[in-house]
Amino acid sequence: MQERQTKQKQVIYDALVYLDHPTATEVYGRVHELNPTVSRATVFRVLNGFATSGKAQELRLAGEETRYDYNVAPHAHARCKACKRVADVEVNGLPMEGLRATSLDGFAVEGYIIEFYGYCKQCGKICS
Amino acid sequence: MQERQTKQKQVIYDALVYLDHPTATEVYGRVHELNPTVSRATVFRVLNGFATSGKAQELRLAGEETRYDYNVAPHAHARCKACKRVADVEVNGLPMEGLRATSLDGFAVEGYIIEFYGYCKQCGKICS
DNA sequence: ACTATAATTGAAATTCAATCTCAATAAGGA
DNA sequence: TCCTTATTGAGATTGAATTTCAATTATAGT
Repeated sequence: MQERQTKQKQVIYDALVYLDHPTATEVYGRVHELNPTVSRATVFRVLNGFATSGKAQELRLAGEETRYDYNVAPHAHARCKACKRVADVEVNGLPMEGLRATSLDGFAVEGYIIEFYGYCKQCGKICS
Repeated sequence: MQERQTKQKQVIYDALVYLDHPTATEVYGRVHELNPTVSRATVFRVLNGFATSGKAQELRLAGEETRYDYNVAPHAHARCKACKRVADVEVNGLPMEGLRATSLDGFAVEGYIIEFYGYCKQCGKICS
């Protein structure tokens, strides 16, 4: 038998879409609010499954807990070092081809990650 | 008083340079071999300090334990999904400026990370 | 060299994300 | 409805990373 549709998966996916680049714990928080019987292990398992099957993207960004993004289209992220929030970054003309050409020597590239870090509008004002 | 030079820091830095993009645990392994009194906590603390002060670069790449790179010059990394090894990638003409221009809207960019993932020469042969 | 100060360390405890175990549950094909 | 087996819940477990705190030790000042 193949993958099954479950109420848990639906609730977790909804939470993933509702929240903004949430961590598994944040997803658990919301899911548990709406459906207290769903366990932490299930949230981790299901999010992992989404990442594997391509229904979501796993963001293991520097200095932070793993976050998940329901948007699986190729795009970059910007991470605020202060508030830890992650924002999508549209990148016109991703430099894939140019980069691929340079000294990857036998390495079979499957994908790549571009992550900006710095301070977002709000936090930049506060810090300076 | 300011930062102090210690034997531990020297040994840890040497190990970092000697090893290839090691994890803190790998650094601890080598350090402990040469100097059994150095504790695990110190290795984590010192590597963290290096990252903060700019003497090393922290690589928290997807799906793996944090690795450290003594090379702090801007460069990309390629991570093999099979053997987990990390290789430096020289990128000619990093597309920083082009990317910076696109919809970062108020975000103060401090730096960015480019990570390729896929299979290295050796593992590619084995997997296929 | 000697002393005072405080940065640093070692050892062990602790935190916490993430995974694992396993019996109970329930999806969905027959 | 019945069966098979994917999935789940609860709690235990793992393991990287951090914290605590007393002991140590680098270094500036004398």
